Amino acid sequence: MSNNPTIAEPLPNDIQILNSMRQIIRAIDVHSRKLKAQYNITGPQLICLGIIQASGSSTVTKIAHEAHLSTSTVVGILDRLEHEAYILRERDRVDRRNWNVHLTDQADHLLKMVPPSLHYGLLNALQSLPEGEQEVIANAFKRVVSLMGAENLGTALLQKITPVDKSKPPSE
Amino acid sequence: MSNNPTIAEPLPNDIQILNSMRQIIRAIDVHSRKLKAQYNITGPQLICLGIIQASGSSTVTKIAHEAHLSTSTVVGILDRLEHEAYILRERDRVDRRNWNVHLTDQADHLLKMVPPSLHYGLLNALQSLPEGEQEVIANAFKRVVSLMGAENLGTALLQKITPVDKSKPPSE
DNA sequence: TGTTAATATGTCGTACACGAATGATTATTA
DNA sequence: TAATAATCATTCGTGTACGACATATTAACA
Repeated sequence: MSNNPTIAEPLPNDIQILNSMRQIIRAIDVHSRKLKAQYNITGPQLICLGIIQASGSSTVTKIAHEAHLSTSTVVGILDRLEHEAYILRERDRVDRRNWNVHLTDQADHLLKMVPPSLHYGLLNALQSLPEGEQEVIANAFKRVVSLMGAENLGTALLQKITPVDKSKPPSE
Repeated sequence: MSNNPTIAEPLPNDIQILNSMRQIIRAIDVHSRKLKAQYNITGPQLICLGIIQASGSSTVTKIAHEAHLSTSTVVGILDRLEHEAYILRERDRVDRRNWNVHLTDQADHLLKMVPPSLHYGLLNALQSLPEGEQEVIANAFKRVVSLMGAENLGTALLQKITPVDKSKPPSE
């Protein structure tokens, strides 16, 4: 072990990035626990609620894609949301394999109380940065995502626009 | 609230960054599971082994600080490592509250078989980037860590000296 | 028609990851 | 010395997060 009491050369960039990642992951977790203590809802639960709200109604698979989670993970999250009466599951009449997930009034009320900017305090901080800097950061993250091959990891359906999709008429 | 239904305009930078984060978190998890399948060891376990190796011997609290994890998390990881005979726990004779954790020969052997660059395939990719680009990415991540307040989240022992700026915007 | 494949959801076991509470040990202080 | 505080590791309960597998349903096909 190189003990150097005089100077400590900075760690290599790649190690620093890995280090930052672990800190970010931890910060997200800590924030989620604060949300849980304050609103009795966690970060992932809030993300899922937001996705359902944006779509009006969604299914397990779609939510998993948008949230970058596996379906089994989403099932657990939805179970808890259902238990807290934030969502309703209704079987699709056309394709009975699908379960359409809706928000309850209670969930709508909650989402008004917990503004999106609260999901992560980070959003506020980011928005206060000059546009150029935001872009630099966003590009850096996207490059890392690309370098990790995280794009091909199961979900590229995120684009919210989805101009046309005639192959499968949405139920609503 | 500006609704612009004309073009599929890219998502705001902050949302994109959050999105990237979720993808990165997932990629790290997926990679850990591949390691588990191939070497019967997970990413967090490898991180802890590396920390112990770098120090020759460490304690639960120290490992938790360096790995940006809570002590209770590290205890669980060490339990599994001990069960696999990768570490030994020995009570400190001077301060019997501490448990010194050592690597076994088996762990040394493992760490040779699993080179550090395999921890995350990311490392290889990063190292192939030009130095300047690495730095841009590292700085972007560090800024986000700072914006999230993740530095003050339980472990500031890691940074050695790093004569960076002391101008820390007082957010509290 | 029936058989097989594909899809959607759910169950199960494993491994993090955390805070709160507990017990053991050491340090501090009255 | 005795009471108290601080520290360290551990246990416990909750909530992700995953893949493998099981079940139900639909689609594709012979």
